[in-house]
Amino acid sequence: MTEPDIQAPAHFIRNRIRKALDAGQYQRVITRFPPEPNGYLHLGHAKSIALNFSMAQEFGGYTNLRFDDTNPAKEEQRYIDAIKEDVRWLGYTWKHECHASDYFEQLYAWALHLIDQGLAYVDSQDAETIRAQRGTLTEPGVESPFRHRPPQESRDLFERMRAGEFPDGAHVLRAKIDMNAGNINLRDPVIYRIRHLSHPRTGDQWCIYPSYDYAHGQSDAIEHITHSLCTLEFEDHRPLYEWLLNHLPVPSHPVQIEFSRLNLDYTVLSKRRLTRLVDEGHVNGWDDPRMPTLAGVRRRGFTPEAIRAFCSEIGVTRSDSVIPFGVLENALRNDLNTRAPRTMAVLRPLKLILTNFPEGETEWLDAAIHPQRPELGTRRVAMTREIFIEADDFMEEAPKKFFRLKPGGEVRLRNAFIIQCHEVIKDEQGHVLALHCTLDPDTRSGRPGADRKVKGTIHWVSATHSVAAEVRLYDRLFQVPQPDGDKTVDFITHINPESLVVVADARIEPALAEASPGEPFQFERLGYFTPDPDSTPKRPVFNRAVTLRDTWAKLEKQGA
RNA sequence: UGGGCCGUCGCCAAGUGGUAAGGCACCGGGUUUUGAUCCCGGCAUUCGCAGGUUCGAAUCCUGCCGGCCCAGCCA
Repeated sequence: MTEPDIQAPAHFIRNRIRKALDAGQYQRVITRFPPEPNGYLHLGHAKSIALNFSMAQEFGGYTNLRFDDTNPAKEEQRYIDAIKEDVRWLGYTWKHECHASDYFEQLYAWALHLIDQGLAYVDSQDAETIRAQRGTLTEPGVESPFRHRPPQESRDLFERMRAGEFPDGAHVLRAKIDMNAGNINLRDPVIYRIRHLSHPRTGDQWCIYPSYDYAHGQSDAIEHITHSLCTLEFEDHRPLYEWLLNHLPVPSHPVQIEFSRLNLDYTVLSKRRLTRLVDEGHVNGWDDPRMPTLAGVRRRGFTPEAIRAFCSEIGVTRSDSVIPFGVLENALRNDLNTRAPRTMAVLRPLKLILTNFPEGETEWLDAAIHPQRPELGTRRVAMTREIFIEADDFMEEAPKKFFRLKPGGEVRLRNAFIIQCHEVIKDEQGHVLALHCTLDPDTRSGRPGADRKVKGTIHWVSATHSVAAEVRLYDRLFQVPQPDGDKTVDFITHINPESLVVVADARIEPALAEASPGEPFQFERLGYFTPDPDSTPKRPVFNRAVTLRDTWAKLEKQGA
């Protein structure tokens, strides 16, 4: 994609860049999207991706995809692969694929530089001691006894750390800044630690690894990133980011700008929690359609266009916010309404026999693929004596505002005839088994009599010319707006037990069986659906991405 | 009681001294063979609160109040 999706709304980062650009501070914008490959990308990342790529596109630059792979304890190649797939799917093309690990040699050389300048030292205390010396939020830290170790000694130790002479935790390299700083990140932060671990990319080449704080800014500088956009929690790290750039002979000096992260209600957007959902089996993997991961929403039937529009709609600010999940759903409806082919599917079939329709015959009707876009053409729909309608569309004792089928009542069959219900067939328990109706042949779609008005229109499929399908209905994964709002309650307890409802015996138009995963369809009056990867022509499986807006359901709810 | 940040309509969010954009939600009405879509209309005398500066403030100053982040050899 090359053009911004919608006219770009103003936000502080765009304004700030434009101002600096106008002032001639730089000519183009180079950004980076820097995920750690320790999990799958989620909607929060989408916000960051959209921001980073759109700023670069808008201001004549480009964006690098950079893996922040400084902690081999957590990172895996499969995540790297998944992340690339997700960014591509979202519709963005990065200029260079980079890895912090590509810079390990340079970062190491710069660490030596800091040591030689007396700006870093090897601390030989254990983690607990260092933690205790860091002080608290209100008390300053105390200096390590190794803080004034001669640079030569630190250099020697650091070189031997790299050479693998020490076990994990024996020593760390610390920046020498200020143990009294109010900002705890400046109290001699650890910038290298020993980890005898194999790295997904560098293998066993290294046994010391730089910290995020040490690697990130320098990586930005190496890539000549102009704007390092990140979320608010890194704000306190900016002084450290600056300190390192100012004390190292880096080739450029990027600026870090923070924005607030995305929060959605009824879900969680933190890799830690998403990882738990997967690891503990509360969902069926990272791409479970209930997950707010890009892989999950993709499988569910969300489109990249809708997600990009959503990211644009919610804006970019520094204030904490929680976006209703419905805003995302709405972005999907807006996108799919304009282009999803229409089709009829019955989720909970109720047999309906048209007593005045000849047995064994089929009448072919034309139905619009998209009522608002006639240029998309029509499809053929089979009408037979026995059809299925949605069980919800019939009520034996209906309230006056119920516009669908009731005994003696009339309703229009979508794309077909007006029918009237004459008899309700029940079993001994009183369950409705079938309906006997007659159709009014003059009201066939396209005929003059078709303009006769009835209050309701319902969808249907032929009993013989439809195929069985499994349909998976998804609802919010959590029952409360802020599952992680109360720190004393495990968010897992808020999982919605009905977040997935499987309908095993739905009926769909036959052509649907051939559709591919990701192809969007509107099941008229029901919502937007797409085939799941589990789907086969013999056993079609559809996921419901989102329902249609349902004013009737809302009225019912209000009445109840 | 340390450091950093945020507070404009129910939810987002423009606005940076000149008299409150827009979206979502919501409420009315119209069109409709999807109770969908679409269309029309309504929806902050007020910008966390209190003072102050000014002809004039959401925008500047002061003081409060409320919320978020930080004490990983995670990112």
